[in-house]
Amino acid sequence: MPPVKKSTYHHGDLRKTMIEVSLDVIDEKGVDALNLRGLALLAGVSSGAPYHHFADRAELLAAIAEEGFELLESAMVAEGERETGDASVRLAALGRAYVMFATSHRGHFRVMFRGDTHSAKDAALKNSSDRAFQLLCDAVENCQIEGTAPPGDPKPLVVHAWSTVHGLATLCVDAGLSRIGIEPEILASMITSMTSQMFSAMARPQIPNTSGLEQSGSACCQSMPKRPT
Amino acid sequence: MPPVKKSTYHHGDLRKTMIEVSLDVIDEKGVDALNLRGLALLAGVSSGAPYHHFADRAELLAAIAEEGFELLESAMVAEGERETGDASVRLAALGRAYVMFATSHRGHFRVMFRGDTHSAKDAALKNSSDRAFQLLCDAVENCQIEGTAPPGDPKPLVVHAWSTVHGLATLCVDAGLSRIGIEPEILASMITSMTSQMFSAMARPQIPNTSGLEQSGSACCQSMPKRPT
DNA sequence: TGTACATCAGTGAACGCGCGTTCACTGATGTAC
DNA sequence: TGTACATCAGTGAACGCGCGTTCACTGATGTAC
Repeated sequence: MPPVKKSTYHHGDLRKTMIEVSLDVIDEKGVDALNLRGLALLAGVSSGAPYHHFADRAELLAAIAEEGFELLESAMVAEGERETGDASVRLAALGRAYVMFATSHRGHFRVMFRGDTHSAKDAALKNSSDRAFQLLCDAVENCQIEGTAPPGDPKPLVVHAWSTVHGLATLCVDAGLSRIGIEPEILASMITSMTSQMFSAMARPQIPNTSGLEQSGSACCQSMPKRPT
Repeated sequence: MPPVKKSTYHHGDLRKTMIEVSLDVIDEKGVDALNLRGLALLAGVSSGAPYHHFADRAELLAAIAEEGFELLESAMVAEGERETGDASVRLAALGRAYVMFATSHRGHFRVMFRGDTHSAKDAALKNSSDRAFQLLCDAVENCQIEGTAPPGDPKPLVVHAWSTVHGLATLCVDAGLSRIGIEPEILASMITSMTSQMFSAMARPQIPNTSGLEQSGSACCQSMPKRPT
């Protein structure tokens, strides 16, 4: 085996490198600045090379999003498993993982929640996002079973939980927080305490009594994707 | 005065029309689909005409964002003034206005919170967004004065409030909610109840005791823009 | 162990479209006199 | 009230770059024999 040679004809793992380089560019200049020619140049290959790995630009974006959802799922699973207590504590851990993921994977997060990333055709991307989302649904329903979340249609609760962490994550990623002088150093402790507070507030039983949604009577998370058994 | 003539040489108010047409395109195809040539065609003028009103594409986007922040401010002021009770009730009204604005002005909202819209040069845009943001800061501080929000650094409270409504607004606008079967018809009542619950939960005095932020001791909203007096 | 061959993953030149932007020119409108 | 002129806001042709994408070709690698 020869020593690591920088300039071999074959790249090694161009697919992986393209994604890495893309994330760098997104971090620095945003998703709009992504272009395959420029990325190929950064990856050290010619402009045609990426087409052996991605059919087109959209497929690269979809691959980044898919990887992101898989990383998010892993992070949520790992953080949830660290909490062995109440289901509500576990739910807060998922929320914490969500926000922490967004801040530590800004490039992924931006692509994942970009409207035009998700084409109806891409089943793999849909599956990966469904799995991550299902973790949240399950955690909310477990809170209901455990009695730490109000019974009934879990949809409003899921929306509440998701929008809470998604808003914080979005503001963190888009630097919306810098304008009010939030230092990155204090962000971590802030995320932890805020997600816990938000979710514990959500779990208070008085919520459904004022939600105005009981009368909808729809089935429990009927449209939620289910994990394969 | 001749009857309204469809094809006069002078358009009338091309600037306004360009913005309107842009919002239609954003609604249908997203911000990425905006291009000045196509917009000019839709507005019924030649491709060079818009340049008498906007120096370039970025200036058009900035104009849309600025108009959006002005509309948002108006909506928040109007909704806040309808509530004459507690400061905390007024804060919830602002949150409701924020989410309702996002759902009824999707195009504006998308441009307003797009990372690349805000260039440091555009003072008018910065002013309009600062004013809207200041409404939220003032409302939070009024809750503190009134005693319905915990004392101390208001920053975490402002972040909490903002991220809550921003997350819900983002999910509404990006159709993230459709995947869990939230019907548009029930969204309105949901927004009202959720923002109220979220903000009343936020205002509970136990929050700062667990926020892990007291020790930061930073000045109250020191970086927040102040309204001109 | 060497040779032939298939296959994979590169190169780099080229094509061509879309679109931002410019520019000389022109029709409409307002105003001074 | 008409005329001259300035100015504003259009036209539409053209320029040119950026970039997605293609394609014939080629170097590297793996495998059968």
